[in-house]
Amino acid sequence: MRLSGNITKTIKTIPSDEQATNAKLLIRAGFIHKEMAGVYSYLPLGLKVIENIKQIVREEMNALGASELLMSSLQAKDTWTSTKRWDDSVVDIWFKSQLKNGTEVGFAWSHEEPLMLMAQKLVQSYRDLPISVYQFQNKFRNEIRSKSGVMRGREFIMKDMYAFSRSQEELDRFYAEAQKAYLKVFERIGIGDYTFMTFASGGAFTQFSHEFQTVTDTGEDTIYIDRKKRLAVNEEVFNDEVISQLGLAKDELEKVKAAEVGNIFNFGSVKGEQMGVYYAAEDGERRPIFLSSYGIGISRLMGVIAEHFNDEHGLVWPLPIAPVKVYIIAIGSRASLNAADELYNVLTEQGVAVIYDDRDVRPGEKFADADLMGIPWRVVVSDKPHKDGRYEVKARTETTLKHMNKKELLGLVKPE
RNA sequence: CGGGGAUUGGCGCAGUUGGCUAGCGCGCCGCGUUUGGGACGCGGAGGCCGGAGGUUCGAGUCCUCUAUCCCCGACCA
Repeated sequence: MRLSGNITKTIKTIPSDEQATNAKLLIRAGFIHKEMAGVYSYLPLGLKVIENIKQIVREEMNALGASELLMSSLQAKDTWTSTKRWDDSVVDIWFKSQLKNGTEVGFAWSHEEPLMLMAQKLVQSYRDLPISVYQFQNKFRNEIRSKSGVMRGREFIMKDMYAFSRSQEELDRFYAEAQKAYLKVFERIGIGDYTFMTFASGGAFTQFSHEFQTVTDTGEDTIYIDRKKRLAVNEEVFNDEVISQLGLAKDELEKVKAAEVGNIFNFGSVKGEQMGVYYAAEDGERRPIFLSSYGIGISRLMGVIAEHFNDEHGLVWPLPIAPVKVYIIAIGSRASLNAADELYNVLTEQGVAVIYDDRDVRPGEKFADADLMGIPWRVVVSDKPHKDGRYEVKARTETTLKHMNKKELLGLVKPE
């Protein structure tokens, strides 16, 4: 991407209507645009981050054998009545509207019910099972109070996966695999060290559900973490009985604030029975489908990461999800500009995502923007170091400069 | 939904006990000088002061209502 063609511009002043670090930085750097409280648009750079996160999640979900689909945002009232979740007194975050003829519709805040109804049509036999599907979808939740920038929005991007199993055992196996996949996702994204699988309330279905909580002061949850065992307990279920049940020791637990980036549920056969979704088993019997669901807050992840990885100069994206890997700055004579052009073309051809700051502005502004945007590698092409065919390379996370030739640079930044 | 704070060009802000043509910085446009950490000079454009109503000779400023935003709390299968 040539920066001269980018619609966004960085700003020096912090928007007064944002308090949260993630929103301040993401807006200053031109990654997001606020539409209203709790509703943000993703600008080109922010979208890249979102897409990068999605791609990692996608790969891990595919590895579980799940297939991607995309469900609708508008949902029918009838879909939700069988589980009694249409009522505002039961689910108080519904956005609802009406068709011209008065028929009520809801905006998707979850897809469990619609997905089950879909399964009712598509899954009839044990031969069709087990099966799992997932999507990246905008969810709408009419939060009484949205807060913390993109971390608690009224419209946000979520990955939700649903697995249909023939039995509790089969569900449990998938559930365990999904747990591993989740940990891998967070590891790959760059927050593995700060993200803990957390025991939380299972609601009406099981004793526990599992949350994936990333430690951050901006988080809304309080959890107790065991750093060695890489496990945590949500405050909502934290008591002596639970601690001993989980084989944890109270004096080894550390109380921290955290943000829930993922949450997985084991519904057993409850949903299948409620909604009448059955399959024909091998012995000819009719049995309810076992359901489990698996969420990851994609846009919230971007916020959590922005919240966690930043310094006084701006954002510091982990390499795997950075909008681009390299930020090229040209300084000096026409020859340097030509060399920068050439480098941009080479990197682009090699599949390296790169921002080329070709704007006619002073170097200081380019340095500042490279830092603010949090791009992992900064490559300066100037008259001085480039004379011998070498570029000046600096990592966002370091202060030292390295000089390397084109081959060395490609080795550094090219995707494996 | 309770409590607190806020709303003045694209962004950040100032605006005195109500007073004359509403200012400043950033950004933007033009010209020139600059060019390794957000340069400088000169000249410009851009605002019915969130909205509605009221008090007054006169309202950005006072009163009422309302909308929106932020924070704390409650809430968050």
